[in-house]
Amino acid sequence: MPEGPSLLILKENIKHFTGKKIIAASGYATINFDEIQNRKIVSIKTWGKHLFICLPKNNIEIHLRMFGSYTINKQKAHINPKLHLQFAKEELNFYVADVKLTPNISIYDSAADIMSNKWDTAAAKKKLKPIADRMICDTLADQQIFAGVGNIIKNEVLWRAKVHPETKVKDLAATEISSIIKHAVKYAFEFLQYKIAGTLSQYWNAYNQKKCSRCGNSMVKKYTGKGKRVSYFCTQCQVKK
DNA sequence: ACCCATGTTCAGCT
DNA sequence: TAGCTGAACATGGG
Repeated sequence: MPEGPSLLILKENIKHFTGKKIIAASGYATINFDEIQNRKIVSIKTWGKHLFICLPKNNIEIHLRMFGSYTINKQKAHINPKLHLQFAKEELNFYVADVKLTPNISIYDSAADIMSNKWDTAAAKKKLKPIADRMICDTLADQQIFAGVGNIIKNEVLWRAKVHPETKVKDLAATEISSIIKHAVKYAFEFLQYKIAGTLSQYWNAYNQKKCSRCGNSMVKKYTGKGKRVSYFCTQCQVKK
């Protein structure tokens, strides 16, 4: 169940495992468990929708994809963990997640992570230049440019910026691109707060909505862009150029 | 009961 | 060869 904000919550929830030793590791992940057993966790990091449990010599990289979940100090019934980490007094389980060992995570550029304090707006604009023929719905979901943006954030951001999802980047005014980027970062942190409060869906203006909360017009649901992901938009507020 | 989805990769085809 | 489609992963909520 992950977009960038949910990964920050995950990191927060498991940060107390930092400094603790993995005394046993198992699960149906296709990794060499010997490489992580008896290692101490050095730090917990995130990049976009990726989680890194950093060990002295390598990192456990976890991606929850669409259906992934985790449990702390308990186990789910009727489903085996992809990765089970046993500590002296605690345990951590990941289900239906991609799990791999990544020796060097410096390939992940924190300037591209919308929730990182290293986020770089100018760098994102630069990356958009050569792909100006692509639709904004695709580029906003591009993890190399906006790591952490998922389909909910995409829809909410375009609604806030009053931009039609199928607009090509080259047809957007510079002010619109700035607005989209500003809203992406801003909404991601709002998403985080709503998610923590358990009120996320109450504050959706576009995603899963029938009516535009700005003008009352019907929202359109359409599979858009190369990615063919669902977009919800108001044809009155978000006019295609 | 069935459909759909906060995601991504990859095989296989044109 | 580039680009597209569908499959795969496999869960859970409406």
